[in-house]
Amino acid sequence: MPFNVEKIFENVTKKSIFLNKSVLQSDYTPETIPHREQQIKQVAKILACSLRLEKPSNLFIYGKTGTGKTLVVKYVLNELNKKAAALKIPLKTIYVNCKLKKVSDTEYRILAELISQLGADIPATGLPTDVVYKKFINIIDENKQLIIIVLDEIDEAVKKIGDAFLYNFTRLNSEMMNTQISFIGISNDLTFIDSLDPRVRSSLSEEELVFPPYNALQLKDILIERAKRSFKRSCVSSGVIEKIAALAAKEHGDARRAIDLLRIAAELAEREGKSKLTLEFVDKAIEKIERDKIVDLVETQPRHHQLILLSILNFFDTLKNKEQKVYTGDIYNRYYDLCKQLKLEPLTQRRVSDIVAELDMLGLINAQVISKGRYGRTREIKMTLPNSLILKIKSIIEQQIY
DNA sequence: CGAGATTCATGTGAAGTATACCTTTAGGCTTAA
DNA sequence: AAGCCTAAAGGTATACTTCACATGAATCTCGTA
Repeated sequence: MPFNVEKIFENVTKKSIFLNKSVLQSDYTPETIPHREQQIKQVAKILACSLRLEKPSNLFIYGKTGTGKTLVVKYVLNELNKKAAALKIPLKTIYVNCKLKKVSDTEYRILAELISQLGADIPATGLPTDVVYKKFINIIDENKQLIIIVLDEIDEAVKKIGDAFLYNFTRLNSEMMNTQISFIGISNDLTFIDSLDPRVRSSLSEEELVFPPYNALQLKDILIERAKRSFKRSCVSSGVIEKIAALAAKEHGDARRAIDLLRIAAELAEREGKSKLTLEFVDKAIEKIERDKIVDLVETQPRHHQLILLSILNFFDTLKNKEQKVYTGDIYNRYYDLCKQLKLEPLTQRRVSDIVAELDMLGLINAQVISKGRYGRTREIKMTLPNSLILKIKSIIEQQIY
């Protein structure tokens, strides 16, 4: 096979279909947010009174992932900050993502994060929680001002440490002379608010806003907007965007994943040196995402699950014809030998039977209970994965074992 | 020839066990006053 | 002195084993035509 590294690099520099790839990356903040005008308006209306130095209502926002919650909030706060700066209004906004590890562990850490965003510093550990509260109040209560605190993915934090800290937060206002605080909570979990303490619930969600998933038409507009910025002119075949939008809308309505799909399809096209993103690459991208999912699944399986899967795969390898069926007993023998070979203690048949059922649930194999009459009852195992994937999975497992 | 009994190989359920993981409690230690 | 941190104790979920029984069609058995 002719192999020319120089050529690969040439392809990258010359033929790139990307104008600016970062537009399709998940941390990109677009300038416009299509089909969220309604939500932007509502959030803006609720927060607008802060420009008259009045405390806005606390706001609670729900919606599934990829519906633009974080984006809308950040956008509105950004505009608000600009306006406030122009009008010389003492307004501060703080954004905290509760899902990040360093923040979400304890109430203490959330407070510490808030304080550090305000520019002050506190020790990483050692202080009593109420002292931290006092310090927090001291910092912000020095001057007359308004503070808006955004707690993103708040459900994650509550899952870990309970809702007591939210109660403390909502009562902060009564302890301060000058400053007033508003909260904006963002949650992916639609049932989250019901699990809260009623007192917290009523004070935190004075206003509520629900972000619905995008439909196919809206996703199309979003994708077109991004595509304009990220690809060179006429690098995308007609129908590509429509196809992705339709698929994403059907499955989840998640804009982030739709954009991921677009990016992966484009990357595949580029890697093949094509100057145009055609429909076939969308299919390939879907396949790739599916493959990656399966590879990930296999990688994270416990050792014995992997060994059993490997035994099954080995069987299908020796029996060239794919339609062949294999029975639990054969698998168990192979698995048993494999364990002996690796000096591992094999699991019992009982457990293996359950694990085979689990692998079936995960869609890695197709196993059905059948009766072979005089020759007993067993699971009939069939393979559904393509050959290339089988080989890949085998090498992954073998790597992990040795 | 056919109804019913038998049989095989493993499925399935219940209950018990070991282990890791999490929560709770008690006591010592750090920090602020 | 407050109250946080650490360590031990206790509790719980998970992954597995053991024991016991269920399953269900191919096959066998045996009575009958």
